[in-house]
Amino acid sequence: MLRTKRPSINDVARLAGVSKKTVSRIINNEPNVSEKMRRKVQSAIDECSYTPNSQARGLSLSRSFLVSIVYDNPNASYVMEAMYGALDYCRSQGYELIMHPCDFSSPTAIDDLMTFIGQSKIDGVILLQPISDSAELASRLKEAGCNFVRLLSTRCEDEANMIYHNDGIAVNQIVAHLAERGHRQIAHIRGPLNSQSANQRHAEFLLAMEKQSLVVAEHHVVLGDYTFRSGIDSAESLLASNSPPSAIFASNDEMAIGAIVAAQRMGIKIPTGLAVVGFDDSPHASRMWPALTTVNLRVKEMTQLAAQKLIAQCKGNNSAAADVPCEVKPIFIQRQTTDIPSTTPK
Amino acid sequence: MLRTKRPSINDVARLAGVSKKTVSRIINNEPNVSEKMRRKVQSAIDECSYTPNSQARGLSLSRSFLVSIVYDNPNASYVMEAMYGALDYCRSQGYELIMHPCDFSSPTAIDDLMTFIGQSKIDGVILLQPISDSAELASRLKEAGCNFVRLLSTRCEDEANMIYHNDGIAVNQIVAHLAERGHRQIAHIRGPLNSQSANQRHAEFLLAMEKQSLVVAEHHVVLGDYTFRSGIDSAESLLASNSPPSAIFASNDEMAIGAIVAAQRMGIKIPTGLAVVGFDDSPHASRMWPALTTVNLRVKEMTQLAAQKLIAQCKGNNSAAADVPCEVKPIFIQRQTTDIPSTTPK
DNA sequence: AAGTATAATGATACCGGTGTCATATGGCGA
DNA sequence: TCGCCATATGACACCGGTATCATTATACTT
Repeated sequence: MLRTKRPSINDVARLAGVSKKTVSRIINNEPNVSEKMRRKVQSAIDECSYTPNSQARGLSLSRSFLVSIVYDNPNASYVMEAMYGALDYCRSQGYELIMHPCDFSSPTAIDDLMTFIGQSKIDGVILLQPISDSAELASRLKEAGCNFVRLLSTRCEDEANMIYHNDGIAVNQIVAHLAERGHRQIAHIRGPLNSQSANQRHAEFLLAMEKQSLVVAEHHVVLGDYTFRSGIDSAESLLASNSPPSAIFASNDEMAIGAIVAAQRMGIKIPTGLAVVGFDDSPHASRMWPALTTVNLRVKEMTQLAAQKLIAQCKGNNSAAADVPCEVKPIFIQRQTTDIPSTTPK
Repeated sequence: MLRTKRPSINDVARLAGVSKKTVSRIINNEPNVSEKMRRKVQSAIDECSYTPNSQARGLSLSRSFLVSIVYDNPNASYVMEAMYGALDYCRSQGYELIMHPCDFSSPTAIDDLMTFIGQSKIDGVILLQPISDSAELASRLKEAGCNFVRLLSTRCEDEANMIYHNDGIAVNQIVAHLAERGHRQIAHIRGPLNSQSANQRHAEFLLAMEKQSLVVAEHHVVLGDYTFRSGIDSAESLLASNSPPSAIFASNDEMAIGAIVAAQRMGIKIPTGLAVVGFDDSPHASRMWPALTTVNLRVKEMTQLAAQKLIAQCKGNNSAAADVPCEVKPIFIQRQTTDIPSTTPK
């Protein structure tokens, strides 16, 4: 949109004294171009500092070089991290990224999305959790021939269309860490029943407890909904019981922080009176006191890989898409809510 | 990118039995079209559910219907809120939004940005704080003929190119609020010296204190750098002095939260031993205990207006751009760090 | 009713790329 | 040296819109 017109392929062709098709060949690295010609055209390109117009190219190829991240997630830091990962790779490939928040609880959500995809000229979409869990959405996209990649919390067979974080490893570390510190009564605030990640973490929690030969009291698993408020409520009910836990593993940081606030208001000291572990490594986690022990999901790495898969798909290279790794291993991050503070927070 | 080809303007023209130019007239609401014709073409459009291809339109008009938010700010919730505001308006006008984070501390930052703007086909940019403060960037953009809108913390003369939040009002409310509660020794943790917003808030703080006939002890103004860490350090030095303040006003929430953590680690109770006020209303603010009294800058409203100004500029309507309001009044939000808690946090 | 101004529509070129196919050039074997 | 084939280059149409200008239809004068 700059005032001075950018040079077009025609200007380059005129400058080099060749046809525009030849210039096109060179900028696209097509075969069957002589070395002499390549040098001549390249110097003309350099001389007028030409860059191809991606709208024109897109019009011709019926592509847009635009991909989108589609999500319904209130967690700003998660979304931003996802954005940065995708942006990294997209920019390196000449693609631009468009963020598309949506309200997936709306009954017309999927139709609206399909309309968005159809009308804008998006080349593909990356689906963030939790909407990436929707099998219906995935099948609608597939049916419409839309390129997409899902971020999942559990493996699925479709390697070209998904990236997943292996929560099992992290949950095991959490439980082992707590058991090591002598905790026997470990409670779990789980996420909503319709959330795959919540179900996954819950199941892994039970397995990990068993592995440590620890018993999970029935009233020590409570249902939250991933909100701060539900963390408060859940912790209040856990701590008010006559056999309160000595440690709480919450399925995300929001609820963990709620649990800590609830405990603090009840006069319980963290971590001596209660240990708490979250999941997500949100920015709060390191900024509170005591700082929250949690798990970093490496969202940025995931969306980098997702973008790589997606753009491979866009280029029609499905086997390359499937070859991009699909698993990302989360990192357990130990801070003060599970241990006596030794250092000042970051 | 859907598998089935979308109808083009030619399809509509054929269907309606008219020329494509006539269809173009109707979709752009041009004058001098008969009502009969309008109905005929409209029904053809509806029949095949045609939507114009914005790449083709863009190619023809040398526009892209893409605007960008350019920023260098680590605060995820601020950036997301800014994004949502701009997105709201952009979508309603058929524009898409591209986020462009950058490293403004790099010596080539401005050149890189100009390259980005020149090569991608962005129609205009919204500059977020703090890079929006850069006069050099603004003049480079103006010089290049690039449409832009700046988010500022103080008014500037160029009404078509800026939106600002009136921090003075908010700072006054903060000081009045603290004075009302009996605080005389009010300290200020200010932001970095090169930040306009920090300077602005500092100046307003001094004025507001004067208005309340309160004296600001020299050692009660300390320099932070808007980070959590600097909030801790600043509060530690304030609280260790032999005339510590009874209240601290920090120039942003990050530092306020740092101050609270420092106080809590020193065994000082909030708000009875120390009142703290932040600035930004970050998501942390309502999720901590006690919850932080702060100021909401209404970033979303600001970027909505910014997008409106920007798109008016893109359409060549500069007077309309100047007519969009430029001032947004922040909202003071009272929570528990300045007062005895009466309600549970949200 | 003819003449003219004005409104409504259409034909064609163009935006800046890419695909297809024709043509020019060069190397090699017979 | 000629003919053949492979490689290198170019001419032209096309993608889906808009701008310009010509043309046709309608309305208004007198």
